[in-house]
Parts: sequence; structure tokens; C-alpha cells
Amino acid sequence: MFLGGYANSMDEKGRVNIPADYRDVLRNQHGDCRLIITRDLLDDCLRAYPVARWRDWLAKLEKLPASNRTARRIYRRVVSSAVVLEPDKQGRVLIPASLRQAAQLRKAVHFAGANQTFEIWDSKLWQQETELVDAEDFDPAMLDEFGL
Amino acid sequence: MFLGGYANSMDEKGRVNIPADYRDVLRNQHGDCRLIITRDLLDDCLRAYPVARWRDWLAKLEKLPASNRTARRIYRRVVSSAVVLEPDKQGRVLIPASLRQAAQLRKAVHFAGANQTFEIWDSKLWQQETELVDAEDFDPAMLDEFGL
DNA sequence: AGATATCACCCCACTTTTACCCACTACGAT
DNA sequence: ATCGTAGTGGGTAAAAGTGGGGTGATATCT
Repeated sequence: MFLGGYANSMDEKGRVNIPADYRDVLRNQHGDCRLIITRDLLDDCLRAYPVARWRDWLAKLEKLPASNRTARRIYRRVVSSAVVLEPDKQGRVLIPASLRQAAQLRKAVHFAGANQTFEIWDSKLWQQETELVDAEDFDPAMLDEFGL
Repeated sequence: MFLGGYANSMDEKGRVNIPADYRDVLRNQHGDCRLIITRDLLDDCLRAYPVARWRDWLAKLEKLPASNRTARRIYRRVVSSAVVLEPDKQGRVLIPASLRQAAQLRKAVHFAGANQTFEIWDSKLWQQETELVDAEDFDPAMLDEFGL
């Protein structure tokens, strides 16, 4: 599964190296190096799914009621930004310009493992996100509520 | 399946290039590059179906009770605007003027993958539709409701 | 009916983008 | 030191996307 964080850099063409550890996971545990990358539903980052995981996620999205406008928007945000990518011989993928823009990716990007999937952040945004967590000192009531 | 978003431009004759990825899907997964394009039922955009998918959709529409006025209107909106199109050697289709008008298509158009089908939007309308989503930060109650 | 306009279709030419290949650096292990 | 692997930069051929004719069919007007 996808663990740990990696700081890689994206070149001017929009190519980034997928961390070798993640590629190993894809090759060994999924037997398929292809990735589906989309905008995350909730945060300003991209989320990468192995093919099987993407199928699961898509199945959920397909259940959204088309009659509901917000549901259609949720569906669109995710599906209409998704791309299938396969690392090249160097282990890199080309992130389409639209996705780069959506996640505000610049040169420095950060990979964050999320078990079944992983996230791709602009380093600056990632930093802000994690700084906030450190500063905030989790609300004990919430921790109890979630049994942590 | 149809994924991802593409920004293409329509020329003065009303021709637009179908994204190469979508044409690949049609050729490889359906063995038939023909598309049925109609007005979308719910939004101000066009929706394109591979032949088999159109058959499914049409079968549903045929089940509408003709006794119901709204049902007849729904049927007309979709069926009476449908055209069968096949990309030319350059990969383009000619969108009939009536459909262009219905979806307010101008020069800049946006293709949005929707898994089994794909949507064709005027860029401006698409932008409005998606910008709203970013600002709105989906209602958490709804996300819980749908199990996302 | 004949002349004229309009539209869809096909072909060609150009620009931009992408895919693919090769080369280099940094670092760790042997 | 040397080898192997991860990560980075760049160049080049192919493909995608775009604009603009020409032609033949059909429609319109006189």
C-alpha cells in the first residue's frame, strides 16, 4: 500500500517522477502500473488510484442521483478531470495542464501516501496543510468521538 | 470509458475535433466511431452516446407514459434533437446549427468525460458550472448521505 | 428551367503538443 | 572506486488540433 511522503520536482513540460516505492507497489501488488489521476473531491490536490481502486470509486460516484444538481457537480469534478497515465521508461508521467492548474502545481510537488491511493500536492500547499495540523492541537472531544 | 476534460475550438463552419482519446475509446471499445449527439436532459449542454449506449437510453425513453404531458416533452427534447455523426478523416464532426444554438456553443467548447457518455459544453457555461463547485464546498451532510 | 447561392464533405497545409529516446547527475551499497 | 538505481533535463519525430480552400449536391430565386 502507499505510504510515506516524497518530494519530487516537475519539469517545464509537466512531467513528474512517480516515487519508485509507489511504482513497486503498483507492479507487485496490482500487476498494472497504470494510474488514474483526478482532482480530489475535497482538497486542492490530485489523487491517484490504481485501476481497481478507481473502479470502486467510480462505482460509488455512479450511484449519485442525477436529478440532484450538486450530485452532478460532484460527479463532474471527479470524472471529467480524470486521466489514465502510465509511467514512461524513466518512471515519469505527464500531468495534463488542466490538472496542474486545478491543484496549483508548480515545480516542487509532494507525494503523500494514503494507503489505497496517494495524493499529489504542490509543496507550498502541502506545507500549509501540515503546518495547520501542527498548530491546531487536535480537539480532545473530537478524538474521543472518533475513538482515537 | 470516457474520462477527462478537453478544451477544443469550433470553427465557423461548426466543426469540432473530437478528442483523440474519445475516438480511441470508440474504436477500441465499441468498434464503431459513430456518435449520437443530443441535447442533455438536465443541463444546457450536448451529450454524446456510442451507438449501443444510445440504444439503452432510447429504450428507457420509450417506456415513458405517452399519457403524461411532461413525459412527452422529455421525449421530444431528447429524441427530436438527436443526430448520428461520424468523425471525418481529421477527427472532426459537424454539429448541426440547431444543436449549436441549443447548447449556446460558440468558438470555445469543452468536452467533459462522463464514463459511458461525454458532454459538450460552451466553455463559458462550463466555467460557470465548475467555478460554482469550487466555491461552494459541498455540503458535508450530502457527502455523508451518499457515502462519499 | 436555368442561374445562383448555400451547405456538407473532402483534401491539404500549418502549428502546437505529446510521446519516446538518450544522456547526465546524485546517492547508496558493495 | 564502481556499479546500480532514482531522479532530472533536453531533443526529435509523430500525432493532435486548427484553418482554409475546392467540389458536388441541394435549395432558392427569377
